[in-house]
Amino acid sequence: MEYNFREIEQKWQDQWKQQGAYKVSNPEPGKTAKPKYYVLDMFPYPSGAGLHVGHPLGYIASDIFSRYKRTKGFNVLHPMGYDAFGLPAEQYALEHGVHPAVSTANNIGNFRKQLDKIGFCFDWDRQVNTSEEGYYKWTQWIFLQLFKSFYNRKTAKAESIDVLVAAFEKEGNMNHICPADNALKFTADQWRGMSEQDQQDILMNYRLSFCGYGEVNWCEALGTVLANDEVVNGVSERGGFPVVKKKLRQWYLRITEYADRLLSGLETVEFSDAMKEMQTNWIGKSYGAEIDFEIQGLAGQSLRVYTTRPDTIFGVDFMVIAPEHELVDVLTMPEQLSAVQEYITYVKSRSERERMAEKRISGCFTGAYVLNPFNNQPIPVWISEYVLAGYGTGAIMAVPCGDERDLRFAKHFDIPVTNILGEAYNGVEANATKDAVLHNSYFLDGIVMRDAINIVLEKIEERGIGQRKVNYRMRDAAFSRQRYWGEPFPIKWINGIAYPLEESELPLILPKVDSYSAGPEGEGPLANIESWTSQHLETNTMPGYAGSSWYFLRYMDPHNAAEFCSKAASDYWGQVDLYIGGTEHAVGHLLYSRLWTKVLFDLGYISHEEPYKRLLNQGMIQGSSRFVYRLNITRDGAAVLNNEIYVSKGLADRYNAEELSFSELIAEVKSQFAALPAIDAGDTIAINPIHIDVNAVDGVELDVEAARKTRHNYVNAVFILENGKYICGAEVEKMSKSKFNTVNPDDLVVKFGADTFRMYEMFLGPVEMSKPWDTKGIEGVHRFLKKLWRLFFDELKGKVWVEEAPTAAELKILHRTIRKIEDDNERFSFNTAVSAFMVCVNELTDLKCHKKAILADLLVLLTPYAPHITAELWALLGNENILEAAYPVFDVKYVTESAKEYPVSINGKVRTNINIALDAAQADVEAIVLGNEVVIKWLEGKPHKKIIYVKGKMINVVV
RNA sequence: GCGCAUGUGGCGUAAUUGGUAGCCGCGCUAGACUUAGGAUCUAGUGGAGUGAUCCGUGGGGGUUCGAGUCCCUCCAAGCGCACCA
Repeated sequence: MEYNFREIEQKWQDQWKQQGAYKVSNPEPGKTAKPKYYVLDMFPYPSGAGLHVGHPLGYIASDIFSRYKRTKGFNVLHPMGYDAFGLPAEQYALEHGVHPAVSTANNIGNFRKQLDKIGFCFDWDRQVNTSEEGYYKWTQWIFLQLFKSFYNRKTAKAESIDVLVAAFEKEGNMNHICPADNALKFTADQWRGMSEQDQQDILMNYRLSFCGYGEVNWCEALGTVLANDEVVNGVSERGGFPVVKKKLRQWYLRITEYADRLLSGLETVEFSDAMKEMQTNWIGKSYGAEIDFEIQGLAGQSLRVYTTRPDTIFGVDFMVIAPEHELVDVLTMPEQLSAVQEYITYVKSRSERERMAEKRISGCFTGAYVLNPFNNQPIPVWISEYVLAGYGTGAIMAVPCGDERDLRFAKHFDIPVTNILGEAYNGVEANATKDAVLHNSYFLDGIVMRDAINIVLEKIEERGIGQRKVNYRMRDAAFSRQRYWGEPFPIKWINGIAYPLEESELPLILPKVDSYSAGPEGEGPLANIESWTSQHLETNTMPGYAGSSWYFLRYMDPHNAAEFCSKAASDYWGQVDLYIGGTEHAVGHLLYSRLWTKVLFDLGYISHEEPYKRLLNQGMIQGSSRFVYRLNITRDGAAVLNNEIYVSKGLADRYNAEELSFSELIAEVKSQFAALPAIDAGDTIAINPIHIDVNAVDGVELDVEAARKTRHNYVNAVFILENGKYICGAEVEKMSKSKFNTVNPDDLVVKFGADTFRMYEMFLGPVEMSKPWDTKGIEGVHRFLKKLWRLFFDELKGKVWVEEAPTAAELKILHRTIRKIEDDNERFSFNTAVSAFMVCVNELTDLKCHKKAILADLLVLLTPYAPHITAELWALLGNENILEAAYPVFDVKYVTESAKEYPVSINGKVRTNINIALDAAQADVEAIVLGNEVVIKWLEGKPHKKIIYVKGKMINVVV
């Protein structure tokens, strides 16, 4: 009997499907026999391109871990679903007229087929699809909870908007500063006297999901707005289209109110430092102060700036305001009017993208001066685009000796620089230190900057010319899209007031449309539907991240028609214990889903406020591209050759490095391709690298016949070899179809089987690490599985496994492996675990060990990695269901050495007359000096180190 | 520019976290069984040297009895952020 993986894998996949073997149930109330464990993958967007070998990496890791936890006696939730709303499906619909629901369903079908072949243990009964009514009903419902809530800064949590209304009626808004407008103040009487419209407008400024006008990232090509994290370098993340700022009516999530809790929550979760860093940077909390500078000649009027360095107040040489600053008109003096107007026109002409791409120093003097509040020195006020209107107060105090940008600006416009840093400033580079001693700073002279910060802050507050202020870089998240393929907002507009739909009216079903083109005035396709607009329904839809912000909760209770997830279910499953996915969602999805979880927690719907306890970031699998070198010979601009000629890499390199002359190259080509047309010395030759399908290349050696099948042009092409081989060039790039470097998992599964594929993906290296795909080593893993098979069956002899009792040596191999695999699994070191399996099987093979007692335990260790072959062998040993098998317990006595005596050498040489000084840590070792030798005696049953110290010198123990 | 992580044989990687560097696999070399093998098995495989030995973890320096691991510095390629005052 040989290892027929195709038959075996098909058989077990069918059987498990039929049995519903991976079905996970929520425990009956009061019955919680098993502890729970929740392993989650970031669910995929079902794109039309299908899976490549990079996608399943994280899924395989999570699958192994889930199966492992199951053998450890946990009730494991390991679901999968689809993030099915989104732009690409709609773009496809625009181009091909296929309804997004149809193309999405097709893509999901493909994904599912591919995933099934790899043998995952997902409980498909719990599958979610964010574009299904039964799912998005609850996305809409949660949106309404946000809409009906505000963030109570007094209690630091979300509360019902009714609480706010009650407070307004009793005492106005004195206890609830308006997050959208600090200056808004009203009394209870004023509130009661307002029209409904005015009251609703005010409430909108408090709601956690709210509608307002604001500068948004408008992408004309996509016809919609984008969230900040969907814009990269001034162009859209999807498609790379230009993005401009535009004022539009938009829905937002008031995520800024949660900035602090999103920050502090990071301390309670196990994310990588890099991930925490990215989120922290995105939130961008900074501590500083707002300071008012009186405008010279305009008593009572002042310019307010934001600074994190009030200690540098005497180093302020000029002020800079953003071109959009509201005081531009007030500050512009008549003699500067035309210059300022010209500058503002210039700034407006520059797109966001230009501003990002070339950061040139530009600006204009307003003619106005403000007064330094501490010494009344006049300070000139400038306008420049390097100050952003949207951050702080849109105005800064510039301290050129301490800030590089300020210094560049000062130098460019010849503004004199005051040095408050003494020797710490060299006149060439700004120094942003906080540790220098202040100079030229009046009452601060001689004080270290770090300490001066507080002194200045206190003076400022004492004199009432400013106050401490915390700022965040993060903005409220744009939450509407002018597109079709998303969740409709459950909102009706009547007389300019947004009314939420009743829960009984949900789901608000996305209607069918005839065309996906944009509606009037920047509105989405829904604005073209008469039956929709006549009901005054909101025409925007929700962005892609809406459905993915809470899907981990739906998995817990996927079929609940009455709630998004029952409290009993979310209390049982709790946090996601292990979340696996890529880093690309660091600031988008991860931040939004943390926000939604916190709101649901505040409102009492769930009992935990951080969704993910532990996050594991899988590395990206890059493509390893291969190139062939095309010979282009032209005469007077026209191609000389009818055939396409490709030369091997060595020839191309040598020619390009001028080690090979024109005529030598032609001679080489001619020797292999006699039909080469005559070449003139005056012809020009170019050798161009061209991507070739990696699947036609073995390492770097091209399989010429396989290559001919990959592209039409290659059928009659001529390949010029070196040493009888065609060698390709290689380069690591992103995996993509256009670079012909994608490797399809289906092909590998057909050739080697799912078990081999799974183990090989893990064997490649640590899951967290990015690496280029290389299929070369897969045979080694496949050989391992065949070797394992031969421990049970021999091609000639048939069954070779026996019932005999194992020897101590065999038990030692087994128990060491049990411990090693457990350690490796627990720390997600799946690559070293695969190595350990290979060592184990090699050793058992060497010992000719075919004993059932050993082999059965080994199968249980291995089943998370290679579920099919282990199930088959387990059944052949006469055992019941391997999915129910428990992880074996290792016996310490086989793992560690038992009491034994070892001769000892010091640094490789045997020493005499040694005084032994044992560390406390090595107290499980006993050492005896015997003449020329030191004998080390290990006490039984404890793990040990092989090293002890003798009078400060190391002893190497030779075992 | 700032931040984060990384650098080990021909290649992917490992090293029990400061203790004999190179486990496991690929590739390569030699051999066995074969009509044949891209099947399987055996032996070898960091470099130099017949050898004992010596040299080796991107470069340089430091801490330590001892450094791939810790510290400083430089170099290289990678990811993230990018006028946030």
